[in-house]
Amino acid sequence: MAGQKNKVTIFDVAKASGVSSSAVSYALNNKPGVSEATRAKVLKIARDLGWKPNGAAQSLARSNTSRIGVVLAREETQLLSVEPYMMELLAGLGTELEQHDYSILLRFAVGRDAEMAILKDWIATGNVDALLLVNLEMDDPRVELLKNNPEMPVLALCDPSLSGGLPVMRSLDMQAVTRAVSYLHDLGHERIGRVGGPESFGHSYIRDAAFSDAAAELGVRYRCLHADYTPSGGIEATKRLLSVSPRPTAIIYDNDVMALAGMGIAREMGFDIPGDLSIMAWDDSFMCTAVFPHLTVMGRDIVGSGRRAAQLLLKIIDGEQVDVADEAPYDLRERASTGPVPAETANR
Amino acid sequence: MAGQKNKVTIFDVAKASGVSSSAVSYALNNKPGVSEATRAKVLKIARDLGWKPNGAAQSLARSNTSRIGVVLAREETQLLSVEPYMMELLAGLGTELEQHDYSILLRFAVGRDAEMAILKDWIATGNVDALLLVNLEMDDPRVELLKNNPEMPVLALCDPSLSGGLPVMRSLDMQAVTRAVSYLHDLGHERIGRVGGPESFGHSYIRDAAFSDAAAELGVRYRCLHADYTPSGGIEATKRLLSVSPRPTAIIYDNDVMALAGMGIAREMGFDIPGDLSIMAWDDSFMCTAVFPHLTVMGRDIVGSGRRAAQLLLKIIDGEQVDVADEAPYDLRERASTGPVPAETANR
DNA sequence: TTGTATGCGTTATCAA
DNA sequence: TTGATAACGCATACAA
Repeated sequence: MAGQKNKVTIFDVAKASGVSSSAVSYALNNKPGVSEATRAKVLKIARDLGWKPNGAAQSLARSNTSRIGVVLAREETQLLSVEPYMMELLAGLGTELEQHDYSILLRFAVGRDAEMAILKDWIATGNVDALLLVNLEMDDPRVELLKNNPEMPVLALCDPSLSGGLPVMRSLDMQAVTRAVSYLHDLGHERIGRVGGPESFGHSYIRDAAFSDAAAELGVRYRCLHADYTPSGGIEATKRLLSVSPRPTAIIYDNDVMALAGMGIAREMGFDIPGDLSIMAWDDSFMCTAVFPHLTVMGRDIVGSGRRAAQLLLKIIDGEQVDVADEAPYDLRERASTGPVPAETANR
Repeated sequence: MAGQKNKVTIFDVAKASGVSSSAVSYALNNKPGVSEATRAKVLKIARDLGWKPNGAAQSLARSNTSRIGVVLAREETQLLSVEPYMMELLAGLGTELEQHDYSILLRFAVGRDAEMAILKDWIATGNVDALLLVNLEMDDPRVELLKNNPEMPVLALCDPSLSGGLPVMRSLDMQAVTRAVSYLHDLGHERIGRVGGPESFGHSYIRDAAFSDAAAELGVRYRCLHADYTPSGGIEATKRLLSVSPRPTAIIYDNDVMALAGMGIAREMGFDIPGDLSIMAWDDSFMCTAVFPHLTVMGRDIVGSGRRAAQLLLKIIDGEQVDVADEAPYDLRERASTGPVPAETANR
């Protein structure tokens, strides 16, 4: 019962125009091989008849699909709670693809095995022209799979160290980390805590190293705990960070939800934000300016990254060589949740 | 440069098996017409050769695509800030579709015209087997379009009063509104404010009416302002609601972001939550339990709704009649942001 | 410039 | 039970 009310084919158009189907095809695709007169006539008749190309037939003949594949993997239990990021990325990707008549083919996998099965299916069936790989982990099996199938265009969103040579768009986490740490250091903070995302995630790992380096560079004491992006994870980690003495005077969270939860529990524990404790989050969202005090964040143009990814993918599909591209850099969005360390409370 | 390393076709399988291509097709599709012996042989050889059906060819021959189309419309300026809802819905939809080898074909439109163009394209090209319509507005042109193209299966997520007879899955907003109002009334609240979503949205309108009715029923004073789902919108509306005398003792927000922002500004204004003012939000998210006090919400199983929508769509594709289906009901998730009205502050 | 013929990979019809 | 063969709708090499 599929769609397709429109049973008008190029043969119908050809008959109505008094020319052959190939002439119609040339005319409709703006290719040489027909006179301007017949082209115009064919175009008019095609429009009058309401002709539109059949997608499947076009795909079969051209052997391309005008679709980019994205698999979102959920864990068994719950949604990967990076939704605001993912949605913005998809929006940027989709908006840019729209300019080129490309679509996003989206699938949800429960578990890594299911994700691999989908990717293998796409490689074999040719249901997408290219793949966007997100949320890469260390030694990710997807990298191996796509290196073994070099004919499938792909772009990975991760650090080049994780992609095994696949084309990559990387986020500039390193310099952002340096910026964040020196910002807090400039405010007088000498003990900084961090609540990172799951250790298996590639970007958690990358940030781990960058934070250690930046802190060492500036002589800042740095302690990191890993959590799972959820409120309870953020609360637990915050409690632990604040229970040691001397406690950190600033905490950076890998996402907004944990930052919000951390700020909340810190207040419940009697800390004033930012008087006693400065709070920073990674990645911006509506949430960050909905809460009081507004959260200082390291933000970036995620929608823009999605658009850039689309452009890169189209290039790769075109056969252009892409190795490593950069996202737009992060910028520090200073708001009310961070401030200088008051001398008298610093060692409380 | 499209994918398709696997140039193994059914002809290759046929040759290797020593049978004809049609026999192979029957065998692979579990259809009668071949003996069990040859079926088994063909299946084995197909697997050994790594054969997978070509998607485009299959679509063309079967004239179906195994894809459900979803268009997300963004306004000119910014993302529609219902992202957490949308992402969960897509996750449910996609997870269920996965069981039936269906995918989501996702496109992002900027503006309603672009969205209409995409839908028309899909109807003509047959690039999807069915459509899911979300975020319906009053007198939505999409309804008209799909009524004029009854051969395209469709499910709308809205109140039946908005769908013009198209198959619908409706959310049970009416009873949820009644529940919310009576919950607050039972706590002693006699003046309730509300910050709704944009008036053009169908569900805003539905809730408007339901709130008015429920408030009148219980003799509760009710005042509603409409905002745009953003923090600043929530803040502005909250200020206005609290600036009149006597002020409401409870405010219900149509989304979590506005509730968070409203709670924040109310505190800045000196109100204790929930001592002086009770706050409730519509739809649950991580945000609601990340903030202190945790937000009392009217929640629902959005992922489940997505799954249900998938099941309905597959039914509709199968030619089954679907008129009006219900989402799972909302449930009141009582947390710390709501409480009784202290007599002495009630008229402050 | 135009038309004919064939390929794309499956599914489905119809003889054998 | 089998195996040619014709759709499916479009693109294109080749011949006219």
